[in-house]
Amino acid sequence: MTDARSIPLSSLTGRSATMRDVAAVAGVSLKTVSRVVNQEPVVDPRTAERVERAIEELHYRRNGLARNLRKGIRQLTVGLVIEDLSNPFYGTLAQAVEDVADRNQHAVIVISSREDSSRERRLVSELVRRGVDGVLVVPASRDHRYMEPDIRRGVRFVFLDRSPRGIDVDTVLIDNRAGARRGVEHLIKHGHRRIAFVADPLANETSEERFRGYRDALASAGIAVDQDLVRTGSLSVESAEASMHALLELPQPPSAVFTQNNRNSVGVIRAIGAARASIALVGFDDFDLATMLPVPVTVVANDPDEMGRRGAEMLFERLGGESGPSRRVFIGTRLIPRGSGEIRPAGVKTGNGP
Amino acid sequence: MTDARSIPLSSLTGRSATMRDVAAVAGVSLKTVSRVVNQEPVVDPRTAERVERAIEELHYRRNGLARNLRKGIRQLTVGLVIEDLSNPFYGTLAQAVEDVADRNQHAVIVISSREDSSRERRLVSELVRRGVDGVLVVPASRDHRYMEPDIRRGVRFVFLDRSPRGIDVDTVLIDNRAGARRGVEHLIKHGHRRIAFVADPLANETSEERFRGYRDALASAGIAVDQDLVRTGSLSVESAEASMHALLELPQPPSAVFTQNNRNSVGVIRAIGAARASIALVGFDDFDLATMLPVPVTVVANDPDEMGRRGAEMLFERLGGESGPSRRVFIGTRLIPRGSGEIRPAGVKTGNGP
DNA sequence: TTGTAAGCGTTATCAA
DNA sequence: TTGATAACGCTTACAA
Repeated sequence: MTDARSIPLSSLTGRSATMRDVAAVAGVSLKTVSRVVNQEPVVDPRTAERVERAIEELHYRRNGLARNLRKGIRQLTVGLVIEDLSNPFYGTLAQAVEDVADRNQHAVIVISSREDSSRERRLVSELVRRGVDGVLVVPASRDHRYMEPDIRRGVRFVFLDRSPRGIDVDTVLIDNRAGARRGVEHLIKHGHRRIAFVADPLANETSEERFRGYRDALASAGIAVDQDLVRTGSLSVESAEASMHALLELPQPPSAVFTQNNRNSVGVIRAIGAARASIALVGFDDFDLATMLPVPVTVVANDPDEMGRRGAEMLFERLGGESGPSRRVFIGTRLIPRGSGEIRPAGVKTGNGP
Repeated sequence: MTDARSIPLSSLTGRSATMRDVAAVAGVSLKTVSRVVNQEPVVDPRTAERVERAIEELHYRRNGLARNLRKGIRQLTVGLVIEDLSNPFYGTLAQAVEDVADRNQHAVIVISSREDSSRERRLVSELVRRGVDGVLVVPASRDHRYMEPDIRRGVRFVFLDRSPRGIDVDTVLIDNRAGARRGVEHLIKHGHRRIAFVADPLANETSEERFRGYRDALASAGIAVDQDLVRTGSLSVESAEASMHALLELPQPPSAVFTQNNRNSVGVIRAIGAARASIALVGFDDFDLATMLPVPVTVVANDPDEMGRRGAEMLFERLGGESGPSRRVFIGTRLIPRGSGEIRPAGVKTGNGP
């Protein structure tokens, strides 16, 4: 028997209409509705017409879940958790992930953590609840053991840009420490000894590693770290700008700055420009317009595209059955001298150090 | 009866394990497996232990589809089709969409069309097959009737940045024509009469509208369009740069340029910089570093964030049951004078215009 | 051309 | 503490 008689129109308020409801209203069987919705050509046009009207009347929408469930379709979806899509670094990374996913017939759910670790936890478990096959994460949190149960349930994780802690999964990293060291050494080579460091809070692994590189470079040149010159805590262009302004107002301002990412670079450039100061600058991360500023910006460039691509490839290898031990891939950096990093200290005493 | 005896381990190769399979291996009922997976605290630890082992052994993964179906949850997913995530304009737009979606408990599947209309068609139907509740589209194609069947099936569409053709759906538009007109008028006001137009191919509605605005401004100033000064067809920074180089080598080069988007602006700036020319520039679309170039760039700024936000809000209103006639929302533009648009024509006759 | 019945993999109900 | 059984909304056999 059909439910034709048992579902009065009025009962539909609240929940959304199903094929059953449509069938009841149109006075046909559920299967006929299915045929119409799927454009199977066997249906009598007049029957189809009645069904169409009922669909309209009830605002019927097909439930894709039920459909795919019956069809035995796997989700073919991966998650990507990043900080903020409006940052071109992550935009480029996301685009690369999407390219690889598309080639593997997968869709990408992109989710932004806003650098909030509790939000990250919530979002990751959301993704898993949705049944994604794998997740690419640029982690905001510092302890990732919460992913353990999901991993045991078969969800694959790949970490990007920052290392996993407490779990053992594939990771793509930038050699942040070496890159930063190289950038700062470049400044030292050009005669600087008072070199400031403008960065995100060190709570962040990337920032930390780049700070280590900064210290490495200073240490091997016999320069002591001057805490006045270290400004960490810039989470926006504006705060980086403020940090730089503060540096310029020091009794003994720096002659050079190393910035920890493109956001910080932009802020610092603004401040230097506004103060019409001549300060050398090397920034981590390349950015589109670095070449056409008054003084083109010397950068330590990394490759978000390559990072996304390699990460996604590793994920799909895992989803394809690869089961070896977890891997760590390093994406190289390169120093691109463009002018700002080659400015020499303002006509002062060269050879200040020991 | 349970299927305990009827499913030998070996039969599991191929399809992925279900709760039934786990139950069979652990020698418990399906419901008990469900309890363990969902961490319901009532299960005997030893039973749970056995189940956990079976889960591990079979690489069991919960099927999110079935779960949500049973729970009466819809997909809670929307699609976003854009051109290219690595373009900050779309990155910002996507971030805004994600914010609104998140507030509405929805996830966003982001997909890039690469400005390819057949790819767009394929991707949209992919999204619909996946059962997304709605789709936000920045269309690459010029005829959207192919979405009609999906609309009838209840999938909601919202168009962004470009108008739908052949279907009637909610749309968020930038007033491209008025914005471009205003930008070009700004140049005319500063004494220019030879104003070039550097743009994407006009096959694109945005480009077309901005070209109309360009012509509007010239027409109302009594200036004829000089085809030599119209360069459409730049799909990359490099090609825009080449276009500008070509313009500079004309017997009578332009004294000003209006660029149709940020990509074109960047290319044109590079060419002007390389040639050390003094050419006025107003660009459509703001970009991060526009303020800190040698000559800060005057732009007609639109607001991708606002566009994504309004579009997503409209989509969720529809998903929430709103069923009025389709709406067209316009996002305003504003002219931001920064320097490059206020350069006057090189030492020539001022007061050239009517 | 139309309809009946079974089943996709889960969770909810209720009984044991 | 555990389990049998019925949903969830749809598609697929197979009849009628």
